Amino acid sequence: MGRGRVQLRRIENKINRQVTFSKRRSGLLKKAHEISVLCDAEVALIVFSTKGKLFEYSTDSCMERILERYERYSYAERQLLANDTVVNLQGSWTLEYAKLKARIEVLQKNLRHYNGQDLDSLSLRELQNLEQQLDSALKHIRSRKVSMVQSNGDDY
Amino acid sequence: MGRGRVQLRRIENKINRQVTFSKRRSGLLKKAHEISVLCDAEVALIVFSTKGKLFEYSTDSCMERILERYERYSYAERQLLANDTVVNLQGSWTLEYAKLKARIEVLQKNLRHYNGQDLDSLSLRELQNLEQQLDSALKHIRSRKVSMVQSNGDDY
DNA sequence: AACTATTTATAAGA
DNA sequence: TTCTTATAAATAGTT
Repeated sequence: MGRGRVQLRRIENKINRQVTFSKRRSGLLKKAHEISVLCDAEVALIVFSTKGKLFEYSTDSCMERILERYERYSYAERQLLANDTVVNLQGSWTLEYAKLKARIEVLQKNLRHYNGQDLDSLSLRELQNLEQQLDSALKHIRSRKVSMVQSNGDDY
Repeated sequence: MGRGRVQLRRIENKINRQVTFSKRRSGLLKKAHEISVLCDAEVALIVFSTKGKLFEYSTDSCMERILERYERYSYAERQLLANDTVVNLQGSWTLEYAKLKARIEVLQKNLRHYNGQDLDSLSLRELQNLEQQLDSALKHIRSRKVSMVQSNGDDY
């Protein structure tokens, strides 16, 4: 992309390196944003310059959430690869922590489903189950409403 | 970069979105690698697809080190913004742990309500809200079912 | 910081 | 998915 072919190796000239860094950095951040929007992906991009300056991009400006998701994800992978080799020096805190985070994600996903969101990931069978559960829940709720009105609301 | 101009918004067609994701993902990873080598920068790139699959690049294959560097770097910044709310990943585990447990309890309670359980603790107004939400959710679910049947289940 | 000649990325089509 | 190709976009070298 430019007047000469690029050799994939460190640019020795300091000025050129800095200029190229600046140009390519903005290109990279732009493309990270584009794929995030176009493809509905979650992207986290961290760039430290040689000098140690930080540049970053994250979908929805939520770097921490993405990094936590990454930690959970790669945790699960590590578990699959080496079930017994990983023992953290801080004891089992990281394990417990990851478990809780995973649990929260499952719960949140369930809640979204109960709210009628995120349905694309469900099969027809799962949708039918969900429908039945919500139908049943609605019956309970309406029945509870009736009993509250009958007792004249004096419980509250 | 192609036969048509690109509008920066979510690609609605699922197939196109996936193809574009695949192409742009490889482009993005390549460029991340290039800037890393050419400009001697440290880069971490994390991409989750819509479906939740992980793709990543990191300079010298050392994601964890870069993320830790990021945490250290942004830690200082966050301290300035909110002295008492932010806890580092290596920081106060018990506090974080307790927070997560509390969050799980809230989520579980919500789920029980969405299931029509534990309704005694709700006021009439809350019951009415819940009923409305479930009604709305059921509409979404039924509409999703219809569209799945129409598309002959070929998404799956 | 702007300007272009080129290379590169990629959208659409097969 | 993979390949091909026309075109848009990025950018290396220059001013």
